[in-house]
Amino acid sequence: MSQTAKDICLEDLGFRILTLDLAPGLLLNESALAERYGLSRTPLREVLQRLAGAGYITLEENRGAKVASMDIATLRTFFQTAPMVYANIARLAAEHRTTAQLDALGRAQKSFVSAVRSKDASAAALGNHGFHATIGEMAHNAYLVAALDRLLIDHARLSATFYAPQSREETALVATAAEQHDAMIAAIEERRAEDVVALTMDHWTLSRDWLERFVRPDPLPVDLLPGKDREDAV
Amino acid sequence: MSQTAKDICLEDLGFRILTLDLAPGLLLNESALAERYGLSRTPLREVLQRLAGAGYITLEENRGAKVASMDIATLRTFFQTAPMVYANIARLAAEHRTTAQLDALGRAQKSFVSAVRSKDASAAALGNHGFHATIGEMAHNAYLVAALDRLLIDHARLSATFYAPQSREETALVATAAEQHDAMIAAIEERRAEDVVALTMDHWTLSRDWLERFVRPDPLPVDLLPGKDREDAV
DNA sequence: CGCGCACAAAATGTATACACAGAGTATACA
DNA sequence: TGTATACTCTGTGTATACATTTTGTGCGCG
Repeated sequence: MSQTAKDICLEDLGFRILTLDLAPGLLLNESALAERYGLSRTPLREVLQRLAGAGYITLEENRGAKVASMDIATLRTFFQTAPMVYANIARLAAEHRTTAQLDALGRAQKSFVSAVRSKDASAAALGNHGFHATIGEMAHNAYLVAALDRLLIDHARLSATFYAPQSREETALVATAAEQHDAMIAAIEERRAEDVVALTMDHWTLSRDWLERFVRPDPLPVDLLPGKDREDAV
Repeated sequence: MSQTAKDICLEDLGFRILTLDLAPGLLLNESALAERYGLSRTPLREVLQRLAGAGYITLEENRGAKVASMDIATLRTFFQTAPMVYANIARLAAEHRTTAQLDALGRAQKSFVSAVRSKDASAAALGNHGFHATIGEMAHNAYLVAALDRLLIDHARLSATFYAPQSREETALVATAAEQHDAMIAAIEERRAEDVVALTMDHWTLSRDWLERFVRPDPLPVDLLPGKDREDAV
C-alpha cells in the first residue's frame, strides 16, 4: 500500500510538469533523475514511458525525453477542444457518479480551497487539476478521459499564474471558481445533468477569459519610449 | 530507417491485438514474447509500456500485461462516444488536411480495397484502421486523437468478422463502406467540411447497424430441441 | 473431506555492466 | 580562415544477473 520510490517519482515528475517547475520543452536526463529519486535507470525509464503515454512528455529515439511543448498550435487546439470535452464529461459524470466518487470529489475540492486560502499557487493548481480529474473518473468513459487528461495537463500549465492572484479582482475570480466547484458538486450529487453542463460552461468561460488575457495581455502603450530608443525595439 | 526488432515487435503485437489474434483479457508473458521477437526483456517491457499508453493493453503491478478487455461496459461506452468523436475529427480533418496526408489517405484506401478484394479479413480490418487513423492525423488535434485512437482499437476488434463477409448482403455492405471511403477522400480534398461530417455519420451508421446485429444476433429458434436434451443446455 | 499453512516454481521488478549512437570539438588540410 | 574529418565524450539502448512478489502445489491438521 505504501508508495514505492517509483510511485513517488511518477507523481513528483507529474506534479513538477503540471506546475511548470519543469518547463515545456525541457530535456530530461535519465541518470540525473534516477539518482535524484533513488532508482536505477531501468525503472526510471518505465516511469518516463508512462508519462509519455499520458501525454506529459514526449520520447524521441536516442534523444531522450522532453517535457511536452506548449507552442501556439497547441494553444489553438486547446481552446478549440476543451469546451466540448469538458461539457460531455460533465454530463456523463452527472449520470454515472458513484457515492464513493462524490466523496473523493468533495475531498479534492477541500484541498483545493485550503491551498487557495494558504496562497500556495502550485498546490492550488494541483488541487484544481485533481478536482477535474475526479470528475473525469466519474464519467466512466475511457475514450473521452484520454482526451480530458491531456487537456487538463495543458490547462494546469496555462493556469500556473492564475492561482497566485495579484490584484483584488483576480482574487475574486479565484473565489468565484471555487464557488462554481461547489455548485458543480451539488448538481452532480443530484444528477442534474443539464445544470452540470451549464455550470461547467460557466466555469470554462471564466477560465478562458482569464487565460486569454494572459496569453494576449494588454499591449504596452505605444508612444511611451523616446524616438531614439525605438530602433532597438525592432 | 530500417525497422528494428523492437519496432517489429510493437507493430506486430498491435496488429495481433487489433485482429483478435490476441484475445481481449489474454495475459502476456514477458519472457515468451521476448524470445519470440528476439529481444531481451528490458526493451520488450518498454514495448508493453507503450502499448499500455496507447490503450492496447493494461498493466498491473506485479501481475503482468493483459490485452485490453472488451466487456459490456466498454461496448456501451464505445457506441455512446464514437459518433461524436468521429464527427469532430472528420470536420477538423477537412479543415486541416495537407496534400501529403491526402496522399497517405489514398494509399491507405488502396491497401484497404486490395485486402478486401483478396478476401484477407485481417488485412482489411487493419487497412480500415489505417484509413481512419490517417484521418485522425489530418485533424491535427492531439487531444481528440487520443480518444480516437482508443476508439479505433475497439472498432477494429469489433469489426473482426465484418471483413470476412459470409452472405451476398454482407459483401455489398463492405463494398458500400469502401465507396464511402472514396467519397470521404474527395470531400476532404475539397475541404467540404459539412459533407465530410455527413459522410462520416453515414459510414458510422452502416458500421453500427452491422455491429449491433453482431453483438445481438438473431436468437436461435426456441422449440427446436427435443425435451429430453433441454436439461443439458441450462 | 475441507481448510490452512509452508514451500517451491514461475513470473515480474530492479540493478549494473556494456554496446551503440549523436553532438561537440579539435585538428589537419585546402 | 573556412571546411571537412576523425575523435572524444555524453547519454541513450540492451543484455544479463539478481531480488522480490505472486501463485500453484502438497502436506498436515482439524
